[in-house]
Amino acid sequence: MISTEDKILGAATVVFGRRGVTGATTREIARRARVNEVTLFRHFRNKEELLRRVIVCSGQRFEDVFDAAPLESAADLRRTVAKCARVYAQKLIENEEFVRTFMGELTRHLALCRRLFAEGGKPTRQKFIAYLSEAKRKKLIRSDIDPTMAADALTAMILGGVMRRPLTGAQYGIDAYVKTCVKLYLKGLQP
Amino acid sequence: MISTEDKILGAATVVFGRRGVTGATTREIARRARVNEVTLFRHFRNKEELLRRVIVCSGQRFEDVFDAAPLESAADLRRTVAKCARVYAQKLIENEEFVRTFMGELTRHLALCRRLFAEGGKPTRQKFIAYLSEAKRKKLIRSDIDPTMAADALTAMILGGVMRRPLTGAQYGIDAYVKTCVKLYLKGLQP
DNA sequence: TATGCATGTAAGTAACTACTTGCATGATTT
DNA sequence: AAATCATGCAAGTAGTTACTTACATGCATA
Repeated sequence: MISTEDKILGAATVVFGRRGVTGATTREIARRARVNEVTLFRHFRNKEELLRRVIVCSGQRFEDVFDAAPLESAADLRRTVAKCARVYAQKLIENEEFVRTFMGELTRHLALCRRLFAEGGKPTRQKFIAYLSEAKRKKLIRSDIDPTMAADALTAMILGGVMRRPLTGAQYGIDAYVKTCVKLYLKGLQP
Repeated sequence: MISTEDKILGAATVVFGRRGVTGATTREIARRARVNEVTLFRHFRNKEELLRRVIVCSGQRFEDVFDAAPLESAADLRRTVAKCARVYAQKLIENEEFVRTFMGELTRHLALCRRLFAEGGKPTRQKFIAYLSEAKRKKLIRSDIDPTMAADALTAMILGGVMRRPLTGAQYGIDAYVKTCVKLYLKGLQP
């Protein structure tokens, strides 16, 4: 049985994502959770605390984008980058409304969003940076590229692509786009 | 002398960007424009029409990111891509609050944002795609890459980088990031 | 001088919002 | 059987918001 608190958190995640933080009303969240609005306030002191909890919980959904992977050959690198890109794109799309809204509200809730990032994205990013650093030491990628920026470039390419997708029209699928990005990226990294 | 309408539009652009669409109040917009709130409603039927006008006007700020440029050699291509990336990054940063908010609200005002994009970003994108297509014909870039996706990959890399910047902390400057992206990208495009 | 015309001021309205209070109810535990 | 607990329901409060109405003011033009 799913707890009342979790029902509210789930509904709040959807409504915050769909309406934005100021646009989301406690009434709609409660209705979507099939719970009385008063019950919502019994579990969460106020809207801001609800938002905080939603953000903290959401960070967890971005763990495990990057698996520890072997790095003995260029083929290992290719496999790892391709998989990382695919998984990241998939997680972004699964949480598209939420991600979009919180990228939009980033500067208005900077501390909270930093916390979300520290929870989920940051460890993944560090792992990926370390992986690229090792690849650089092993001369599997070119020496004149900073691994931190290189790691960010890949994820930015996917994040930016997903976020701008509704504008460009559905000229191509996201899978094809990710594949193209990976192709470009891997070639770009070559020594 | 700057017209009242333009004063209101300018203030609205800032306030919408800073507070989000639902968070922005007509009172704050009017105060920032140093105009009475009633005057605001004399010029714009309601908040929604004001938003519409703001979006339409803002599209123009993203024209001319891409200059028609020569394409005779790989060096031409390098110069053009580098310049395009720099100019785009600069425009994004100049309008960062606005861009962030409207990427966040994209799906909530899809028709309007499409119009903004059609006004400014789309022609630029088409020119860049055409440029890459020509480069492909001239065998200056690899043949197994779709120019549309390739064009989008570059801008996504920059857009994503700028938007996520507040999270990663200021580990590196945006100039260095753009340079790295261009380096990766150009190498990735090579035949 | 007289007539518009754009703006400011004061006041108000109706709807909505986050949040509260008091009480009833049904299930679970003691 | 008694007590505790989580929840629902009805009603209300205080603040905010978009938007309106009515009137006064100053400035340019006819």
